[in-house]
Amino acid sequence: MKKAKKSGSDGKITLVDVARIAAVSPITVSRVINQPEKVSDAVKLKVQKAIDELGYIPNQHASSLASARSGIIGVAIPSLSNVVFTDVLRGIYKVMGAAGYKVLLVDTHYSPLEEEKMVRTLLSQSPEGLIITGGDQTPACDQLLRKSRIPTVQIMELLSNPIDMNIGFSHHLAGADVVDHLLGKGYRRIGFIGARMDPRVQQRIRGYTQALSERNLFEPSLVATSPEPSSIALGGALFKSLIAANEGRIDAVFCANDDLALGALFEAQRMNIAIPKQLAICGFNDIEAAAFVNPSLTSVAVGRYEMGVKAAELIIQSLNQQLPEHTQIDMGFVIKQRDSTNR
Amino acid sequence: MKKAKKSGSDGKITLVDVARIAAVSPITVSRVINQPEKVSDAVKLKVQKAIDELGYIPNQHASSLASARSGIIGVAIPSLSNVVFTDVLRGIYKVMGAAGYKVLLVDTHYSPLEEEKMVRTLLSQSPEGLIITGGDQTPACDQLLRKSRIPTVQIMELLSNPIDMNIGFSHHLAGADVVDHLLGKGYRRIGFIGARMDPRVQQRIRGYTQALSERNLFEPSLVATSPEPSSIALGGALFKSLIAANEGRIDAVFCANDDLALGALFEAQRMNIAIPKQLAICGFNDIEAAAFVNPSLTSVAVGRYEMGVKAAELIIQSLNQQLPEHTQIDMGFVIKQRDSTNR
DNA sequence: CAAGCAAATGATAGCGCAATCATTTTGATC
DNA sequence: GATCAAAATGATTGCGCTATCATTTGCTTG
Repeated sequence: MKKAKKSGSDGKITLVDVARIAAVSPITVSRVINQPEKVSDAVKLKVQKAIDELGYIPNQHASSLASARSGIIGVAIPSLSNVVFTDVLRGIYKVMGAAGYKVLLVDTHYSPLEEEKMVRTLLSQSPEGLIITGGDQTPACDQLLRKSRIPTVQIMELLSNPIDMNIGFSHHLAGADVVDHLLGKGYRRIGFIGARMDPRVQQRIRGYTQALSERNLFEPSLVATSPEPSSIALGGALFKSLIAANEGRIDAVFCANDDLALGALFEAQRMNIAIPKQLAICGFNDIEAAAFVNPSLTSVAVGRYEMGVKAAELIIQSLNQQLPEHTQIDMGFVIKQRDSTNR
Repeated sequence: MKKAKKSGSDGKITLVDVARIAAVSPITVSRVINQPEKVSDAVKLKVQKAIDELGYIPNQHASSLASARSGIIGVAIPSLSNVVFTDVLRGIYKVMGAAGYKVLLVDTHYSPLEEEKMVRTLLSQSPEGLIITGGDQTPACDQLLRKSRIPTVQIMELLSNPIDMNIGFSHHLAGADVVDHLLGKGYRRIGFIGARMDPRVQQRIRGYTQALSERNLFEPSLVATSPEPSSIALGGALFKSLIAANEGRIDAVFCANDDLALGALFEAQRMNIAIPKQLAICGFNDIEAAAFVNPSLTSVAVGRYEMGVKAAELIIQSLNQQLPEHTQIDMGFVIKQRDSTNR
């Protein structure tokens, strides 16, 4: 790669080129970009003109290397096709964008092994902060993160031994509360539909199981799950098999998320099962459609966007040393009672 | 920042540290990581042991700077909360992840100005490829991209003067085809509901308008739009005002997307308007719910995931010089005829 | 077993920028 | 206008890695 000593040949325009055109030193150009308040207006103008003229774009890799500041926040979520995570992401982007950080987003496909690989990728970018989903890391990944000393927020659920910061809510409690709600409405034989069975769904199902067991209302046949990803179609299928397995002796279905719940609801309509008279359906996540479908769908609402916002703010506060270590925040949840469980 | 000459003091472990422990030269460690086939098995093992022992994580910024290869693909989409874009994104992640590229994702909020800012951010990361949405760039942004000589794919729509590569479909044609479909089913007074009014929605509405005008069936009162983001709620509201403005003399509604269509459908149910007998509703994008809602919703299906896959593949092929310049791909679309337009 | 070549390994230099410290210029003050 | 502090600007160096080219080692072959 022999080339003319002072650039110009292969098109790459560097800070040195700008400096030469503006007749200042390179470090002054650097200041115009990064600390403009330290440069006189006259020089700033001159340099800016040169930058525009040359179409100079700073090389972030060189900057990161020299300054040990990357401006990157790594985010790991299990799925891009789940509105739950994209809502959180919106909150993260909102705050991080405004604060001038770039977001490097990776998709772990609900796999801790994949997650470990992705975390290595993120760490190699020298991120200034990390936001990762849940607490289901491989031991190696956990070690990696703890050793990294990078501000890290684990989101979506409450953890007993978080790596650093943690924000979420209790899925176990939510599961139990849904059962309480349904029991309060007079339903007794409450089924459960779940898919993908990630750690958070498993906590919900444990909350559900515990609440029913305490009243001697639990039976294994009340639960229908699938390892496949959630979808409306799968919700319909699981609903049908749940009804079949219980020979109709079921009067409520708690669905692990709203996609499944909509599938169950639409399937019930086709099966001419009256909702909520014959059967109640309760979802989880409170996606927009829940409030508008007929009958409207009871669901568990969580401030996902707010969780993303808060997670991002935690990172930024941590970077400014404005936080006690190991901050943990419970976002709570609210059961939005609608027609589908109101007999 | 004075410190011990050879690291060790502040925790950052570099390739030199690994080299020292493994008793090889730094460049050999680099090879073990990047070109393992060029290193003997014995040395590879020794080095790998040192890497594991030290918990070494390569510094990607240094690597990018030295090699002029970042491994980053920049992606700009207008919104994170729209399943249309997250579907495309899934396809992009699928291919790029498998090929070892990282995706730097930015959100332009449907604003060309924001987009220009974001493109500058992306360019400063020396991306090896770019995927951006549509052709509505600011002149400055357009220049920036053309001058960059970075493989770029503009997605979602077909453009007459693409920056580099282009993959999408004709929204104009789709709009006109929906009108043809509705006319074919015997509907005559066809309304339009649109929101956000981005360039693609505007093309759909032009296709709709043109198709109706050619038959002298167009009237301005048939169109209800809003600059707000699409939502089920907004779909319901626009539907109501469209019905009111036309005093019921409307027999079909073409909705710019499925969120609006679902809102219209649910609202029609509440207003006791029989779908499709009294009124047809057609959506756009064919989201999963369209097939399952009752009555099922006619919608325009596009291979979004496939578009993302293809866009990513175009970038990779372009990087391998396996492509003619300015490749353009029409993904086409299919009107999924369902009950909501079948009187 | 020496010649010849490929495979494996290493020495050197520099990617583009900012931290650090040094120097110059400006402005305030009496 | 001399003195001093503060503001503005610059020279040097190195961040951690890889491209390039040089050297060494191992291996084939007559």
